[in-house]
Amino acid sequence: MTDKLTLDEVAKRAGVSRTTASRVLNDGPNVRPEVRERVLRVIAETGYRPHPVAQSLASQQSHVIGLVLPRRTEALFNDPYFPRLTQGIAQACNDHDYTLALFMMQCEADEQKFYPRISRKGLLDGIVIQVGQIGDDLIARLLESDVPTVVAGRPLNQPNANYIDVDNIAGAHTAVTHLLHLGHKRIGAITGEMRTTAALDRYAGYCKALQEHDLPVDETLVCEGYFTEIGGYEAMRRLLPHKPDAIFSASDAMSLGALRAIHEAGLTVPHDIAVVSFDDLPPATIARPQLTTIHQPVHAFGVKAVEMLLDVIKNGPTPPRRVIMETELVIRESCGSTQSKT
Amino acid sequence: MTDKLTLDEVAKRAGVSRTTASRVLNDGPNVRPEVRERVLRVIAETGYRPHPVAQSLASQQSHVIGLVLPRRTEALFNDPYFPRLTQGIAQACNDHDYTLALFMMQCEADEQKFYPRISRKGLLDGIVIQVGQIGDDLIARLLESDVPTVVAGRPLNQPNANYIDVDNIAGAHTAVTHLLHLGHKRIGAITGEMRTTAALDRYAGYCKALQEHDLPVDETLVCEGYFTEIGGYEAMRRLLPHKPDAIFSASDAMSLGALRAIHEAGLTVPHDIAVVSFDDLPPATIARPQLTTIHQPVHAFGVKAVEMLLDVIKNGPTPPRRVIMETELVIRESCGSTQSKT
DNA sequence: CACAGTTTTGGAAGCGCTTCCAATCACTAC
DNA sequence: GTAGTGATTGGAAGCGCTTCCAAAACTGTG
Repeated sequence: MTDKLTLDEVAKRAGVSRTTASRVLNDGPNVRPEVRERVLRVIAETGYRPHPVAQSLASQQSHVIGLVLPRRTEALFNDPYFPRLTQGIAQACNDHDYTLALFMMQCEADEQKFYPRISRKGLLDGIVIQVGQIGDDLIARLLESDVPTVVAGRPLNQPNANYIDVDNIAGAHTAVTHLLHLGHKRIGAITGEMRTTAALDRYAGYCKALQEHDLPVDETLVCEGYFTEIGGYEAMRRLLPHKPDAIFSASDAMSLGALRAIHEAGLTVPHDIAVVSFDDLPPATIARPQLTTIHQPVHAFGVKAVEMLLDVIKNGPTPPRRVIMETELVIRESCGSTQSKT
Repeated sequence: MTDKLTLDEVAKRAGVSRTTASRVLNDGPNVRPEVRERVLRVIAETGYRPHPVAQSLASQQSHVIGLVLPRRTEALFNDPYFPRLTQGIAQACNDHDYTLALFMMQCEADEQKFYPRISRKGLLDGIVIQVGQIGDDLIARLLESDVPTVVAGRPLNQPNANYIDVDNIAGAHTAVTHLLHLGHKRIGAITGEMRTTAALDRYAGYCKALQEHDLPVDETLVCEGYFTEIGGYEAMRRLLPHKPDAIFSASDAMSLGALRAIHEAGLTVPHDIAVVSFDDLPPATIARPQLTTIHQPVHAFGVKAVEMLLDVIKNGPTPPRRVIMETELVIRESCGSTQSKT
């Protein structure tokens, strides 16, 4: 017991070679049942546990994957989205016996510092990286390295990237179509930062729905927010003078702000202005009125991202994987309808 | 270039031994400047980066620390507190060139699975663990293992634990004293789960302030919530019939719910009921009226936790470290006073 | 009972690095 | 010119595991 407890020691006590002990440890074949039994007993008795780092070095895989959140995303950690996503990813890691390493870049310096560490094969078996703003080249650089990578969210101009995303266009389209079916004509949009593909895609879905109903996209009814409560509030204040009769807001957090601005203006939702949102995270049910919103399966999204990554790790990067997850309209109170019209 | 790029290879190209190359890599002493220069050039030219796992194995330290969030805490990931804390911890890790591994337990099974992995020296150089509910024995077990550990939050009955906490008692005391100075007599409390030391301590501060003003603690004015918006809402609904003229709510998220319940009852804040909160996270400024609240330095808390841990790693566990961080009353609108009375 | 074929086993070579220690070297002081 | 000093260097032994490969021990067959 006083000796360092290594596999050698276990093997010695069980009267076998280290090789055999290793086989038992890894459920390898070609070990006589009674021998396996004996080794197992020694392991149990001594409480031996293998040294994970030694295993990593010898087997050339660490069983660790990294979650990389580019800078600026971190500001969004206020949004319940990232915590939820992280939870899904963590869960999947547990379930598959992987350890999760978290890389939150807070500034450019972090990025410089991280890149060597994560792109070097060894520490990480693979990476899930959240898309950041358009123009970030971290993803591109990562894809050049030989570390298996899955992008969460649609990256721009990365034909070979493995990525997973929700169907933002379809989701926004459904949301706005719902408003149109309810008879709204002057539908405004609070878009979220246009430097993200999520905002762009949701905006595209908004435009598509309007066009299908032969309505023009009125630029004065479109306002960019910052995916936060304040962002939604400020955007809504700028939109109010243009008298929209409905609003499509690209995130629940922004919707909260929008509601606040609307109430401050003495108007009520959904009577004066209907609101349809995107996310279906806790703010949606906390808001008064509760938000009709596009549900996106954030937790499942995280789980799936990890599973994709493990697939890439196991079976190589070709062909590139694409997964688009469906969203769903959840009818609550902020549109005045309690029945889906689609 | 086609060869695997190891330190051996670098050494060979620079015409030195691997030992010397290693010295250069680690800024070791006793290398002639010109030799160092030469090795450095080869490293730059080849883009060599050391294999972190090999370094860990040889040096017996991984430069990885773990953040452990016990189960049930994960439910609180909706609260902005944990994301913020995580951010602080991540930041500090970056700054000190440590990698952060995240262990979020979602169920008991996770706990069983994690324990062997994290308590085994090797993967982790140390652990920051968030206190969970009273009765969780994970912390106790972890403290028995020889992995350096710092507890975030006050653990119960762990005399030797290194821990860091905010001064919850003093904070709550300040909050309630503020209400008392404003002339309130029937001050209610929404406490948060009493199975956490944070809730217990804040409640203790509440009681202490009342007692100092010779007021009894009226049990009908105290209600346990769940540290969420809904929790605060429900607690407030139960409190309203007892006609409090002020409320001390143990978290901003709960305060949001309390405000909602108060407004639904047709009362206004601060006119009919004053509210003082705890946390000073984003909900505090989003709320209408904005919350007068006890600011706790969450980010700095995370940073400090990591720094304590690094200290323990470096200098050993004795003597046990204790850090209590100060809180601060932030006066906003929900108490009717725009001036501090303390 | 010998032989080919299959399991089971252990020796030994790594994985890529750190670090102890002894050897070498360049000086200074005598 | 030589012993003594400290700075520099490299050989070699690990760190604790996996895995290749050859040897040993079985199995069944003719």
